[in-house]
Amino acid sequence: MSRSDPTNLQPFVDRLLARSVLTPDEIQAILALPVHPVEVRGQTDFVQVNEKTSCACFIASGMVARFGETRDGQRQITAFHIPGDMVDLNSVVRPIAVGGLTTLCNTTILEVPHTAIRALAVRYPAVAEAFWRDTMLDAAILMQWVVNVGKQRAKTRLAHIFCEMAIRLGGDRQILQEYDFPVSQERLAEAAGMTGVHVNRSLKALREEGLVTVKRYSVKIHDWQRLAQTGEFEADYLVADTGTDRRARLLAGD
Amino acid sequence: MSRSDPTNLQPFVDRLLARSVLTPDEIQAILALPVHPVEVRGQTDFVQVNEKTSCACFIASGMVARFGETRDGQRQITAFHIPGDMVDLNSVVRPIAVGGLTTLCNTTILEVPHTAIRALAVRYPAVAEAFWRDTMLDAAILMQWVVNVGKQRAKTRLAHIFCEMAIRLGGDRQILQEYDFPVSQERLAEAAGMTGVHVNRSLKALREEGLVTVKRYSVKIHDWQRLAQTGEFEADYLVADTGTDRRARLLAGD
DNA sequence: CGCCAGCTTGACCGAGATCAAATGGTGTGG
DNA sequence: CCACACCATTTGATCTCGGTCAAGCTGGCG
Repeated sequence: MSRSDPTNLQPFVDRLLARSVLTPDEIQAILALPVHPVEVRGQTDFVQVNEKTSCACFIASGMVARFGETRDGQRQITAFHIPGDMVDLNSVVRPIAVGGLTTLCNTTILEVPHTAIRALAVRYPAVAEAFWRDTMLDAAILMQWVVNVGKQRAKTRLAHIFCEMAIRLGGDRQILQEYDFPVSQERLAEAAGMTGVHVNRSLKALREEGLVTVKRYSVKIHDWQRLAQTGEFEADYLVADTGTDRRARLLAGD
Repeated sequence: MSRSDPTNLQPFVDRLLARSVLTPDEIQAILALPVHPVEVRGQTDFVQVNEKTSCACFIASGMVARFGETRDGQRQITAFHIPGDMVDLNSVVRPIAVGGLTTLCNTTILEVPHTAIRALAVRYPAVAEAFWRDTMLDAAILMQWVVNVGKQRAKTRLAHIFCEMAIRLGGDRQILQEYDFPVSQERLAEAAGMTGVHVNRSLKALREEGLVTVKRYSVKIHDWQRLAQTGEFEADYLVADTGTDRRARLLAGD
């Protein structure tokens, strides 16, 4: 069936439907978007900073990080992207990439040409609206990321990231107590705005406090309550408008 | 004339036209949006964190900061908004405010109801597109902010902020060597993710190096080259697509 | 078996935080 | 026009979290 076809955009539609209302016509049109599957090995930069892109990247499987760079080449990861995410959807209206993209593990990407997405957005304003809303959730996550990196201490920053991923990987609904997370400590450091060494020490502390165990390829949460407490994690910004009654559609006719 | 009327949205149109192509009809429709002028005194929170909003806020004059909060009430400023900005345009598709809004000085705001903006976006897809593009520029600035706060040291963070504001206040075109900036050192600290005391010392260093002089209500840049160097400031993310030839319109008919 | 990347640990350092006090500017009331 | 209050700025002294440097350790893989 279509849902298990790895080159199918059904998961993207599911993602959109969690927050927007779309008609069967519109859904069909999205599923009919031309896609070009690409396999990318782990640790590969596939979009450079300031590169002009010509397609959006849907993540069918694997995991991707968006990052910025300082002059001396240090990286700051600004977002993790998981299967179901349409990365660079923003590039449809603003083709200059904000930051680069790199794979955290072997990843299957479905490239979708801007031209096709644009044609779709023109024909179906409600789809354009759903796209806009989707990019706004990314922006909300990003704002929280600034607060996390700017004002929290090491353990809090890390705990926050593990909480955020537990929610997002759980489909915004269930909280995954255990999940795959192919991120090295060095990468975690780039995300949290600290050094690898200190990530290591902080993870050790979190482990010894019985909150969470992090290995190279997995996260196991032992005490969600206290982890969320430590990470000052409020899920509101991620889930506040995902309820069915809260889904929105500006256009008349529902 | 309309341009000098403080309750007119012409500056908003100008802002949009710098990046998007709009027809005279569409421009007229934007200018016809109902606005409700509000005077807000400085240092006033006028949107709370997680508040559900029902209108967007155009800044006619003054200055506004968006912020997030930690549990103990510390604030992290995630964006400065200047005259001409339509703050919370994102709230049209996602009414839960991402962070609160506070005034940095006496500010004149024109409230525009979501309902009116929605009606406009439905009727004119190209306007919706321009709105989306505008919010994406905010997101790009935000991403840069994460890099700045996460990976740079004190002087660099501050220098970056002064460079960014010099460009933005200069209308993305000229670089203002001197501008009003009604931001206390304490607020600057909240933006840069550091303490007021250290902001003070860092400003002193920047001043003694002959880069920039910052007072309570103004910034005076003495050496743009070296300030940009110190701030690791690349204006690309702000101006890359403002050139006339780069303005975009997805819809056919240009 | 031996290599190499990533993880772990230790010792030391330093940027920036914290605490505390003095200074300076500005608006208000006498 | 001065006195005072209030705030932001400035400066000093001290502390600490996290950075830096360096050395093992571990485990997957050719």
